[in-house]
Amino acid sequence: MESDPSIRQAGALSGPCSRWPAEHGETIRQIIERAGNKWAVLVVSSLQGGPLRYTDLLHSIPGLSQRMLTHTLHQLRRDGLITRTAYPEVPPRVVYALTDLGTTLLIAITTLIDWAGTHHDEIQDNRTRFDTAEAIT
Amino acid sequence: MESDPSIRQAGALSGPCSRWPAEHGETIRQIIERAGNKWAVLVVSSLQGGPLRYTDLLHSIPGLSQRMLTHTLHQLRRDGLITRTAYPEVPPRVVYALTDLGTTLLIAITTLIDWAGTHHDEIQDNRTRFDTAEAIT
DNA sequence: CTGTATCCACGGCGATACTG
DNA sequence: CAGTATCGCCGTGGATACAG
Repeated sequence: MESDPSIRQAGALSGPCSRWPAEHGETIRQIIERAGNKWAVLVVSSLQGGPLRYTDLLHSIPGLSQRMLTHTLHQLRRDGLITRTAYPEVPPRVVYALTDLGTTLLIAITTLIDWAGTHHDEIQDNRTRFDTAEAIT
Repeated sequence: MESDPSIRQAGALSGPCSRWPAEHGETIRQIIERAGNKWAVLVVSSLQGGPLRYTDLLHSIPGLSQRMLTHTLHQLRRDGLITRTAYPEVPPRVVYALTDLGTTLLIAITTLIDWAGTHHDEIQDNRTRFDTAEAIT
């Protein structure tokens, strides 16, 4: 089993950052991190087109391991972003789908993806220039 | 469409996810991860109010170590999200500020933060319920 | 098919000490 | 003040094997 990242170093971030809504700083940070999690984002966006089965998800996301899929699904389910429906059949069939909440998150994430797409070239260019300038130094 | 070539590469994640604009998958993933990086988000949002010096940043973000601040500033600067201005004085004075690009990212990120703020309670509730149900099982 | 458990390598990150 | 360098812990996540 893997320890939940929410149990990280209690001492450090006890005080919420003053820039965000302070009351919920802790949870909000966790949510932001979830949204920044590669696998979580990929799973959610894979479910955009409709419900999918475990194996379908596994194969629709290149590089995703069973371990991480299971872990990610667990997290997302815990947050109420997706639902799990198991049919008592043989062989077993389990279907995952976005909840309404999950859908709204997807929309928010899409904003970011759009931003990334829009500024992709600019950033790529910045990096190249930065690295070049650094190499001279 | 069945894609089942030998997917055994580790870490690399060579194949972009089909759900996003494929051409830029690599970079976009990195950008998303940057946006999900705790320190990067905090630094950027700390600069929202205007330029700040190294030490100011260090003190305005609880839990942030010198190492991580330096590292994060380096990253953000490389992407062209912030600028660094050093004044040749004694003692040295260095000021960091958001670029226009950085400002647009902040706006995109703010969307996410707002989402997090809006659904904070709902998620908290979901988690509690999920953990409770699990404990019974 | 749908997971769960174990092993382990790699990297993130905090702590600390030192330089210009 | 504004970094850089080094060390060490431990979380992350891939590979693999096993179970329901």
